[in-house]
Amino acid sequence: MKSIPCPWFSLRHTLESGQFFRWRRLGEGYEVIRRDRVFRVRQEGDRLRFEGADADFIRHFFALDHDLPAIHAALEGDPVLRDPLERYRGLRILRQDPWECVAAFLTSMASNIPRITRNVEDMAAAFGTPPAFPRPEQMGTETQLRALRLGFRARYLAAAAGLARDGRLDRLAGRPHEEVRAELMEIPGIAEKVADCVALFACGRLESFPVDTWVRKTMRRLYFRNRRATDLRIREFARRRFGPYAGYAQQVLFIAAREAGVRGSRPAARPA
DNA sequence: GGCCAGGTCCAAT
DNA sequence: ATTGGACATGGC
Repeated sequence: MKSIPCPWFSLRHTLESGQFFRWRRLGEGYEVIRRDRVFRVRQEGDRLRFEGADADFIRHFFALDHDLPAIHAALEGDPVLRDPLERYRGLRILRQDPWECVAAFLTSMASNIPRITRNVEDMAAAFGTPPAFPRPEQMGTETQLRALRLGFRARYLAAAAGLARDGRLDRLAGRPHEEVRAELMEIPGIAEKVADCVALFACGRLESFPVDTWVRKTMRRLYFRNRRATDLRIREFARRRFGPYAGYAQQVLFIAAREAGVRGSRPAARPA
């Protein structure tokens, strides 16, 4: 079992923040799958212990090169962000595989994290070479995907796989956010929200600020005095206010809103 | 049981 | 430019 230092890192917050779906708790740590790599990893203080991958891969995937102190410094001046930043300290935006990210977030539409996770696992089990997620050319047909209960997402997944076969998604990393968005939005089923997720989670666009239902609600409450605000206004506001690391602000707002919302919407446990 | 969920598309304002 | 309904399925 190899090990590397990991200052300013929380494996749990990073994996469990809803940006990525191919992990499961295993013993004291996690088993993680990215493309055809299956590895186990656990955190012990400021060290990461892992097997099944090499140190360069781990540093790259977990974005240990992101300058977290600078990102916190840039964001924690905002009184709204201070608490969630502290609560989820060490959460990093992963470097996901673009195709797997596209597929996961196409699956995410009008869904929820437990179901997305199930759907992604089902696709990985059904096509290609399990447990790796199927590459675009291995993806199932619309009919096969419907049989996996993907519903209306099946058509989009199948079409996206067809378009992704030429490797276009692999040429997105490092390009300007607007170009990345525009190219992704040519794929049927991808509009602004999914494009922004892929830009953020797989193309290195840390300024991307995906506006989903949780972020919309929490942004309206925290910054728009509960007024109506279009997603475009919310994104423009976020870009101005949060700057080049708006994506980090988005992820802590998302996970904070979701954890509060999920707790709050369930009846309190009745004492025995 | 009906409403709504990490949305998108299309048609009708 | 903005708004409403359809789209599948599942959880509450």
